[in-house]
Amino acid sequence: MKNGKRVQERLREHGLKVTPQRKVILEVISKMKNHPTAEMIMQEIAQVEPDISTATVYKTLDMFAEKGLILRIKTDRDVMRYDPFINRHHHLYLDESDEIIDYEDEELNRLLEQYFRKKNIPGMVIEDYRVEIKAKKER
Amino acid sequence: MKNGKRVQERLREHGLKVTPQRKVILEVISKMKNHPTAEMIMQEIAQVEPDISTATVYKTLDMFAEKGLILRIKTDRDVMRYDPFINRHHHLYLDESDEIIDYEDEELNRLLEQYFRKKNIPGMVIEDYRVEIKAKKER
DNA sequence: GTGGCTGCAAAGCCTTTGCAGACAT
DNA sequence: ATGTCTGCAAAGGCTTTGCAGCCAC
Repeated sequence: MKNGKRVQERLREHGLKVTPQRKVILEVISKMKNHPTAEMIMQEIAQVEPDISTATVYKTLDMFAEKGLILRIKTDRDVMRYDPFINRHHHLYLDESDEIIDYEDEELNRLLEQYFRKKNIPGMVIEDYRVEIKAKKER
Repeated sequence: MKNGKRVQERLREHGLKVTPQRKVILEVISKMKNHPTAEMIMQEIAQVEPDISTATVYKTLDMFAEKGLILRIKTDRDVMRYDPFINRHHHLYLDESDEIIDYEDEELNRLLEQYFRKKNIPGMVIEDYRVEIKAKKER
């Protein structure tokens, strides 16, 4: 029950009521890679607990994103995607395959952190930033 | 007819047939700021040439984006947005107001250019990159 | 001439909504 | 006890599609 517990705590820490549905949803997406769509998430859920409704999944994902448990990912074509990995990281968008790959690099993070610390954008408070990298596979 | 001519050339340069609809659409979006939605674009178009159909606008915007005349902008909530400004620049996303503001800074561009020139991502060819900055207005 | 473009209307699809009943705290 | 969450089904809204006729080249 290690996971179950962790999930429960994470919900509570983020000020969310703990319900069976939320536990399942958070547990499932936490294991998913590749920035799943709502549909992919629902498929996974169906294998654990088939009776969670579409509406609930959508509402819950929204709620999670709002509370910072997951990230909504920007796409320019696709349906919505979600990202259970909330550390600072960047995204490689592969147009050919619709993949979105996490890109982590300490050097890049440092570079940007330094840049944004000393740079001020007048009238703005910067809350977060992320590099979106358009790339294709080498062949 | 200065604009008309420029628009025509831009279409041709990008390998597109020149049609009256495309001329109007490109001319209109080239003047728009604030990363308009398809709807906003259609409203503007309606004032110049009311008989262009929705389908044509969507198809044309897609085509333009594919050929690199404009950018499709990633959003995580919103409808699709388009950006007629295709130089290297970054985006400030203001969640509170749904605004997306262009952010240009030579220093940031240099920093990233340097970084990506020396950094290799195995198996990947980097085609483009852009920083998405989440911010809010200072008050 | 002909391949590509346009317009119309309809379809498609993902996501949201409204509401009544159930549940967590 | 009560404010919140869930599930259902239906609606909503943006975008795409199919197709016939038209146009740019």
